[in-house]
Amino acid sequence: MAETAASKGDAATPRERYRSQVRTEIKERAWEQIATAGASALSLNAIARQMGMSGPALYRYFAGRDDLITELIRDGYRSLADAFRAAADGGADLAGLADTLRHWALADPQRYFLLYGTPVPGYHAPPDTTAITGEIMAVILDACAALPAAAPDPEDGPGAGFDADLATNRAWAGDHPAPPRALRRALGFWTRLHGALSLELAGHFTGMGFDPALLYAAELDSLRSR
Amino acid sequence: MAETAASKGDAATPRERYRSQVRTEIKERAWEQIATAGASALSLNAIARQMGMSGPALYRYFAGRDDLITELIRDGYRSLADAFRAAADGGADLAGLADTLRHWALADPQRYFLLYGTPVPGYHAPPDTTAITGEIMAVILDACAALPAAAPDPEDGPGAGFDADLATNRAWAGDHPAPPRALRRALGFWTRLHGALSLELAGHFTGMGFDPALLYAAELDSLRSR
DNA sequence: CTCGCTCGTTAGAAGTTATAACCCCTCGGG
DNA sequence: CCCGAGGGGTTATAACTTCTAACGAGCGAG
Repeated sequence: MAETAASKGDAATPRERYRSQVRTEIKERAWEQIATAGASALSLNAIARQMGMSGPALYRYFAGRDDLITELIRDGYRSLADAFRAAADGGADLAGLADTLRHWALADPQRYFLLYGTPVPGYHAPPDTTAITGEIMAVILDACAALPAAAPDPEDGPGAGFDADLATNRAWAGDHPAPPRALRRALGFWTRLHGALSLELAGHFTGMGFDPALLYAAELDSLRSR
Repeated sequence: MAETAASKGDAATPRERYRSQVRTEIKERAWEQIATAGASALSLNAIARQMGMSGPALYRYFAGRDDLITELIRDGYRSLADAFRAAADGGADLAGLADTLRHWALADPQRYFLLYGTPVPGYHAPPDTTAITGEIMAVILDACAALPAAAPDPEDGPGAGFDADLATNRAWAGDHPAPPRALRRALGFWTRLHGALSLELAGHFTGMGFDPALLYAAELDSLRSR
């Protein structure tokens, strides 16, 4: 029964080649639909119609709507991880990573929200996506460790307490040798930029007048000192 | 034809009393459904079934699904604004506001995401919700203005550039007399806490080990200095 | 007391996801 | 070269959804 194979990259048999080709076309249509109408409006029927085939044919390629979305989420993380890695390989520092993140998000806001937006209560990410997020976090941690050390903050402030927590709970950083302070900066990179970016993408700043890019830059700069 | 009235609070005629009573019960069921299955799974039919009446009867009370959701969003903002105002009236400072925000969000994560989560591409908030968000922002601005002034940051840094932008584009703050630095802190309060909170609520921290409350506290503390 | 309006009903159209059954044709092993 | 197994696509169907239309019954205002 031929190896289950499946790596879409190289296809041994012509059947598998055709199969993976159709799969990627389905996903392309899905991305178009998500970009214009959001993930909640993604319709398998509409995709099939666009591809000139009718309804249930798609179930040969994806187990269902959820399965397709899961695949799209995986591809989304993969895309972001690749962008980060390419930037890092190009010599980007933390500011460069912030830039690539913003451009990556602005290029397709709904893709960003598919990864970091409202969660579906029932949904649980498949274990292999956490591997990709770990890859992303590793790049951020590298950039944070390369930054000059920040001024120490008060001995008994909330920052110190959080550092102590991070000193013991650092499994999420893999075996990265960054000090707790760098771990905290990496988390700050994530949460602060996500805060500014997601509110901008969601349109909560429209009509307020100020430049979201400046706010983003200021938030990024805030990581330098703390 | 009796005044259009409608203020659900006091009902003149028994008909209007009954009507607003049914409306609020519909919204209660809707909130339950949203809390358990998310806003995208909200079903008018299911609500009608739960209330013992069949399908299209709900269209007497709401123009459609979107209209109901819009109403829920309005109520959500109203709820948050009331919580903030109550905290401020109780003498809460910026840290107190952060606490009420976190508890309000943790009490019903899907309600938080309904307001600040993934936006629906077509949807535009009705103008009266911006009035409520302005009310919320006013409370935050008051707390920010009451805080001791932070240390000045570098003359030509991103912070200074953003302050200059805020000095001219401050219409969103209404006629609040806060200096640009306080405006920036208010935006930081919003974006940084939203960043930490939304990622926590979305479950992106689960399995990472550290305590999200400590991260939240550290982010709040970061506003003191910058 | 009566007429009108509101409320709730059922029926139906146009969507959706998803399963089942069927058919054709390609592809690969003999 | 041939032929059968299975992959790919089809239609039919079920069970949903939102939402419109037409109809009946009862409450309440005048």
